[in-house]
Amino acid sequence: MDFSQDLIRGSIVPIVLALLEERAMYGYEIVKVVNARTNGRLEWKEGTLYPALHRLEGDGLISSRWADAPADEAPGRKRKYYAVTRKGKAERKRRAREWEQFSTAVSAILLGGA
Amino acid sequence: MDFSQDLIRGSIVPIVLALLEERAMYGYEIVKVVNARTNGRLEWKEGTLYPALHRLEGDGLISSRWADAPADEAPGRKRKYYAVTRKGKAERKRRAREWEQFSTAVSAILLGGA
DNA sequence: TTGCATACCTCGCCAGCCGATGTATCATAT
DNA sequence: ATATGATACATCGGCTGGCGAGGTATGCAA
Repeated sequence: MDFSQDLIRGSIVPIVLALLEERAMYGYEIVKVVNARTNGRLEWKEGTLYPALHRLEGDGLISSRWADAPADEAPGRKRKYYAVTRKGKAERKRRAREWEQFSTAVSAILLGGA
Repeated sequence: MDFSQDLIRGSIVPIVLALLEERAMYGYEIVKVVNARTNGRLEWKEGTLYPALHRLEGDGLISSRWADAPADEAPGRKRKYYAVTRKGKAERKRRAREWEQFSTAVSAILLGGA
């Protein structure tokens, strides 16, 4: 849906943390889930997500674990599953609050509010 | 309130267009108005706004006009007033819609939605 | 065996925020 | 007189980070 990429920035981290707090996921899956959950309004690219995941892991907000894909899904494939750390959970809360504040402030101006 | 700068990005253009469609304003004023209107939740910097204004003017979305400040406000001062062009008004509508779509999509994930 | 989906990854380009810094004017306080 | 601070404009360089393009490897279907 072609949002200006600048809008995309800033939303990546909070979204990844929120999804991973629901359940552990692997990178490729995250891309698909985000695109599906937003009905294609957000179109994440792998070139965006993977570096972001590595940054988050480097910051200790998420952790990774290699595992085999379930036999009934994709037998023989290796996947790198990410989960949120304790530190990441705190950050996620902070970011969600931040988003709420921010989107409220912007909407107030944009959607005709004093 | 210290939003990650990435969040700030992308909101600058639509906000400037929205404010200038209300009435013509000068740069310094825009900074103050945004900060006031959002109760300090957004803290715009001049180093951010002025280049943005120049970009917008370069893109033909806004136009500028030097004028003296009213005598009862700041006598003897020059101000550069900006107004939205016709092209800018169209872009503003597009951006407002974009923001609505985007914030809906992000909120759906962040604030516990399927 | 060609193609496509899955699944991971890196690299370089470039857009743009912001701290720092600079200019000039005017009002106020010392 | 002089310093301070608000007003009002501006630029510059550092750094961050999205994304297009490209790469590797596997499994499955046509």
